[in-house]
Amino acid sequence: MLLHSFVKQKRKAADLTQPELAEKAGVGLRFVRELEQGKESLRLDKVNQVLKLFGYEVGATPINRDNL
Amino acid sequence: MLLHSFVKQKRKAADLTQPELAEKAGVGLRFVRELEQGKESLRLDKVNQVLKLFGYEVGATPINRDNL
DNA sequence: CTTTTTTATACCCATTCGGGTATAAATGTA
DNA sequence: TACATTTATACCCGAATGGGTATAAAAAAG
Repeated sequence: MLLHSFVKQKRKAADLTQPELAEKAGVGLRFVRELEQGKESLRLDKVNQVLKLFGYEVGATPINRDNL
Repeated sequence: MLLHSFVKQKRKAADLTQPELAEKAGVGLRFVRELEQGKESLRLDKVNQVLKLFGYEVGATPINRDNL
């Protein structure tokens, strides 16, 4: 599961809008947008702030993971 | 496994020095240092450049992962 | 179709990353 | 101890993130 798809999916599952997620995570709205759009050059700590809301964090995962 | 520990472990397992890893990954030496020291505010794309060398990439992992 | 809600793009700008280099500290070895 | 290798810290600076806001586009609801 790609990171940006993961976030978008979790956000929808929690029935949150992007502004709501941004506020809960303590990041800017623009950041949430760029994250869900798959921007690569984001800061790790900001990504973690978002993932933490869903009980996740950034980690190393094997590359050829099958998309599920 | 924390990200910075993971990188350091993989690098040692590959018998590489920090300068060697930096060159292979196409990032600066300072970046490798800060990564292995657990600096939080690093850029995702740079981290991926390093992880890719070991067949890994950044992804979302459950938080309470037991350290192995 | 109209209205509302949600998402996406553009601008300005302070903050900070990341590279390079130099230097110091630490680790390992003879 | 002395020497070599590896790792860590400090400085300067260009480049890019991220926040905020405003606006436009898209999607959903009526």
